[in-house]
Amino acid sequence: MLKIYNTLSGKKEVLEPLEPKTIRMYACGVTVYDYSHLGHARSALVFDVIRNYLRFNGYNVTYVRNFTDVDDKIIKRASEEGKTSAEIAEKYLLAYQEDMKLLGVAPADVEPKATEHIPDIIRLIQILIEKGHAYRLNGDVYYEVKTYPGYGRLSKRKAEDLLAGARVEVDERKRNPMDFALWKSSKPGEPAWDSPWGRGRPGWHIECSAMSIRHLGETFDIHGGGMDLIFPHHENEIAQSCAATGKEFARYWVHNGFVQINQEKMSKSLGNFFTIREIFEKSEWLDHETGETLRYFMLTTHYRSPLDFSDQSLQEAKNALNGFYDLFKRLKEPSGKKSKGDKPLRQAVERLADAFRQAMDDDFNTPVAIAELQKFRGEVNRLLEIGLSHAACNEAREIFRSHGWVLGLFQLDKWQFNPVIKVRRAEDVGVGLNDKRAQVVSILTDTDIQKKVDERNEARRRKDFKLADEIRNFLTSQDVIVEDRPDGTSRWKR
RNA sequence: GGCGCCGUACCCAAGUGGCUAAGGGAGCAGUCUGCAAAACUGCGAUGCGGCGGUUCGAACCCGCCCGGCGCCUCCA
Repeated sequence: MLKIYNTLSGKKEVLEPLEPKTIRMYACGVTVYDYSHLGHARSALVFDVIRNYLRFNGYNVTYVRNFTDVDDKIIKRASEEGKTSAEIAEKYLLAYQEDMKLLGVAPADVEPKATEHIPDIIRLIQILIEKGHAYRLNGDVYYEVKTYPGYGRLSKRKAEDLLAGARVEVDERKRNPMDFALWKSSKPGEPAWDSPWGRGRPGWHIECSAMSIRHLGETFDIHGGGMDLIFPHHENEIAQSCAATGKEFARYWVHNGFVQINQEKMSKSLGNFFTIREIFEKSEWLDHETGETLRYFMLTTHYRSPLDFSDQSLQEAKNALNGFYDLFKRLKEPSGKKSKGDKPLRQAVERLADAFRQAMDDDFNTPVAIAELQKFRGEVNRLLEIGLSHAACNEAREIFRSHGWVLGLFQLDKWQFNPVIKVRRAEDVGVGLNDKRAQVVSILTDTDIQKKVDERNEARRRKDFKLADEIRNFLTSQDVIVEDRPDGTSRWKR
């Protein structure tokens, strides 16, 4: 029984989809006016994992994540850079998609853009005007908050409180300071579309209502985003959508916590933010390993809690992950004839599967899910000492892969263990030659290394430990770690 | 001013009324090893910011206090 925390009720609720075995979910994406930072990464990751887990449970999921590609910030950026709004939006939209790829976040099923839904938006505004929830003010259209009694339901605010705290410069022409723009008339040079109220562009909130209704229907299951969107964005979406359709809008509201630096919210004004690409550029690891490490790090904190980012915590995540990939390496090695561990493994697998599901069923408790995978790692390592058949080894690896899939972990075949990448031959490690970190500092190939390792083991057989140590030291200097097995053979990794 | 969140070992982090307070990282000791690495084993909070209260029983509920943070304005 999957329970999910609903901001609307402030409680964990059993997820009961509108249609059996079907989930329609919408997550607020980004406004494409700059490179995305870790906060965006976290949000994308949270909903990626939710989507995966729902699919893991056999739900047929339709996931929509939008792009806000018309907005004041984009216009500002465009004028600063001497480009058009469309060019700015296009540039950062592509950058976002690249970043998501690095993080291993799969695209949503539908990734609509605001600018492609102008007719939907206009239609929705028209309905709101007809129903008396919106009013025109010259070329602008405003939503009249007081016409919607449920306003404040999501953010648990009262209209009076909002008024008291209003620090914004209030547009005197509005009937009420809380009223927000549905349609903004445009100044020359700004992106604009024809509408019954003159040329202009949509306000921020209305686009999400229009796009979610278009792609998921008037009522759908899950709607999410960062905590900061609760007010006013999602509150406004509810007001618009419910007023327009007369129906319930999203049924479960899911909000992820912030990424912080030194206990403080990561934000541009504080200047303490990291862009996703910055993290990857600075990283000493290969991209796909940095991506997995970032995911592991982020998922070891519950999605609703604040998450403090630091280089140290990222390194800790990498170390933790190394343990898994060390095991995966062992699981691939030829096992003897022993299979004493096979039977206990089956029990361990069942335990893991149950515990994993239980953790994820409890409001997507990924930290516990990962802890369970860690326990399972220990068990498999222990059983490996007793002896596991080849088939059992494969099964164990498969269990890691299938459960890890939900979290986007354990999908890689190879793992780079060394803290500093000194790529000898780019093709050896699977890095593109144009990767700026692929500096060729040595030309040791896999076969070169294997030859050295064989040579060393030959020396060990002769008890020539001096030579053996020399060879190992040489390999260590090339960032190759050699580990001897009990049978006189060795495994190596770099 | 209004609404809300957090404070668990050296670090990260689950647990939110009742078995020995998960798990990881780091550290130390041991087994194994020619040595190492990996793996395994053991050690590590008599206590969960502080003080009261409720209860047979609280890290978990209530109150107050201390410390930190977020939203109320664009923000994942």
